[in-house]
Amino acid sequence: MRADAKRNRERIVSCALGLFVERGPGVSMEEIARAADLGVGTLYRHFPDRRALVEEIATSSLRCLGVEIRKLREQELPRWEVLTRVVAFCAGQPFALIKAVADGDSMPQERLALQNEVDGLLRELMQDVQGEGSMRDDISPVEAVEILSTAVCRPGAREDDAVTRVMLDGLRAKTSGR
Amino acid sequence: MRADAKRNRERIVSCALGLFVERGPGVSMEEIARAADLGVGTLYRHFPDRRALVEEIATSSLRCLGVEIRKLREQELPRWEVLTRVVAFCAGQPFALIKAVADGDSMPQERLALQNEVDGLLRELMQDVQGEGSMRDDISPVEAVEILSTAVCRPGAREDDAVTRVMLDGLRAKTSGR
Amino acid sequence: MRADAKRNRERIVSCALGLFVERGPGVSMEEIARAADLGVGTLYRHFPDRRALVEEIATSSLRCLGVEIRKLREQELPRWEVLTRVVAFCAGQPFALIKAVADGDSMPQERLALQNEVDGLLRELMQDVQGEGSMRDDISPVEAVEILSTAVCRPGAREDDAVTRVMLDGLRAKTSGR
Amino acid sequence: MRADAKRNRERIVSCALGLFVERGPGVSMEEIARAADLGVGTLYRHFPDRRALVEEIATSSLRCLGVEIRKLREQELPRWEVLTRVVAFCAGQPFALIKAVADGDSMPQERLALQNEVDGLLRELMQDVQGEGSMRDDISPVEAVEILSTAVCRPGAREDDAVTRVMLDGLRAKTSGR
DNA sequence: TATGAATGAGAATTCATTCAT
DNA sequence: AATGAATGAATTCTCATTCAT
Repeated sequence: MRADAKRNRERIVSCALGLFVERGPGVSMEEIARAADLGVGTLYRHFPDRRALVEEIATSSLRCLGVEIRKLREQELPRWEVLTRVVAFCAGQPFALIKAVADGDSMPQERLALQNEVDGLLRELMQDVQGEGSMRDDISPVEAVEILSTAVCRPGAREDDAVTRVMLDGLRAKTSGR
Repeated sequence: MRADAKRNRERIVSCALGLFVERGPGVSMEEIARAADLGVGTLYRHFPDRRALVEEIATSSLRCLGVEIRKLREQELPRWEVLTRVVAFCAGQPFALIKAVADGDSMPQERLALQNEVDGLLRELMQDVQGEGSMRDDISPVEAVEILSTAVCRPGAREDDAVTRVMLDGLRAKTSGR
Repeated sequence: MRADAKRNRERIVSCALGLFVERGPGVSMEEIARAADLGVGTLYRHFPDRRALVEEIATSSLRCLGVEIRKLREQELPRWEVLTRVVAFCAGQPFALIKAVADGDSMPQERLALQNEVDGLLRELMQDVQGEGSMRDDISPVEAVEILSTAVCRPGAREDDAVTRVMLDGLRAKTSGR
Repeated sequence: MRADAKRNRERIVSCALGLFVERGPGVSMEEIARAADLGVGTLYRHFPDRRALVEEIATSSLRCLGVEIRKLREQELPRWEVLTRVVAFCAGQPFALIKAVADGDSMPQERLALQNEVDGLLRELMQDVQGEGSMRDDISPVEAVEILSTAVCRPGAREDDAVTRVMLDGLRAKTSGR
């Protein structure tokens, strides 16, 4: 029964995310439940209210991103390459949507913590990239994070689209060539 | 009373825009009316429904942008400079919000036309910039438009913030130096 | 200026009646004003509220009917013939609509008086018809009035349509032949 | 809970019909819900909008009438007697109201079909009655239907009131006596 | 525990009526 | 006196959330 419940919970989260991506943040709880092939009641058993569901989606995305960054930075690669792969990972995630859905709510504790953690990881990475000399240094790590999140938080962002490429090029140290 | 009515209409539009900027697209008609210090009825006299109000905001923004682009391109300036100023103008406008608010509605005729017109103006400008040799040429004008709209359609976009600067740098022809 | 005002008032009444006939009792005051080519304000100058306008329409119709009945009964005709002509007159008036529009409001003094007066006239006529022997006498004058008003208060009532004819036949004294 | 829901649905329909009969077609959804001792939401769960509720009332009435006609015509009775009983049945139903409430809406498919079916049944019955020689034959079956529906679609119609009796008498073949 | 029916506060919209010009 | 802009109460409808089964 525990397994069942867990599977239900996961189905809810993934269906909700899917619907949000497809149809925007206005999807109703009823629709989410239907998509997960469950009654609303079950949905509410797993998530006390809409905000909790949205929160789960947002935090689990952040968690994944954190894991990914940690994994990539362990590898023996130029830091610029690591950065590139982080960007590629992000471009494949619907962060734009997640942001839109979760916005307006003043961030709750857990998400704030995660957010800070991921921001920290990214800032460190940026510092390392600058340390390596492959990123221009008239941009602070914090700004660099903002830039990349702009590139990556667009509806149909892809790692190899013009926007992402130009952003990365703009960040690249002049001496590195293009 | 014609003057009064016009003033009211303008107050509605600017209050609505303000509220949308401050609190997102979910603001209720009642709140907009209250902010404009008018009854809901008056709001509905000026705009038959919510969509019409949103439409007015979106199209009038597009119209202003069109006017601005035309004005700037008449001037005797390097095209890159013109581009820079267009970006500066856009960064001061809440296009992000306008996009968010007006999205989802299948664009009505007038807005579509305006959109196309402005897109055309921007594409032409991009071509001229490339013709002048100041923008890299492995990016199509259409992509360049997308890039700049990404830079500029962010909540607190400013012409001189890091995101905008990096985007422009990324677009700049290698030979132009940074 | 008196002439003008009178003309306006009449135009309002006739336009209102026209719209009610065409589109039912739900027509708005604004529409009525527009149809009469006047502002709502003017409409309200003539009629303090919607009910007053409706009342005017209803009472003026009743008044006309009263006049018509009095006129017809003066003539040297068999009473059955008079009855027939009254029915013909009514069938040409939108009494069905007038009833529908004015319903729900507990009848105000003036209309009540008129209603009673017309009812009285009709009852007298019925008695005369029965006195003449041309109408069956197992029906009371009051019932006869109800019957004829049923025949005549239908959306597209005409004096020579099947419903009206059958009603009259049903009222006719057996001995009169059909 | 299926049973409960069904009971609620029925309560809604009957309360709505009751209110429409009592107070006319203007009754609000809120009032209907209150009368059924339910929240508006429940009302809307059962009927997606006002029109759907009205439609249910209208079609279910038509359906009952259809069933009744079929039942009566199976019986070994003079056709005139069948007609009389159909009229009696109708006089007990608030068809006048149903008509008023459902009018204006361009009839949807289902109701149109039912309407045609019932009209067909009535026309056949009229033909049979004429075949039997008990109804005058200078009136077409279609007209006869209109006549009876006039008799029966009045606010307080009763099978034995003067209007109904006179209508039937008017329809009766001369030779049948009264 | 899962279900989906019920709830009701809140959003959009309409329209009779008032009022400034 | 005429106009039509402004008002806001009332109405329809939606959807997050609760609760009986």
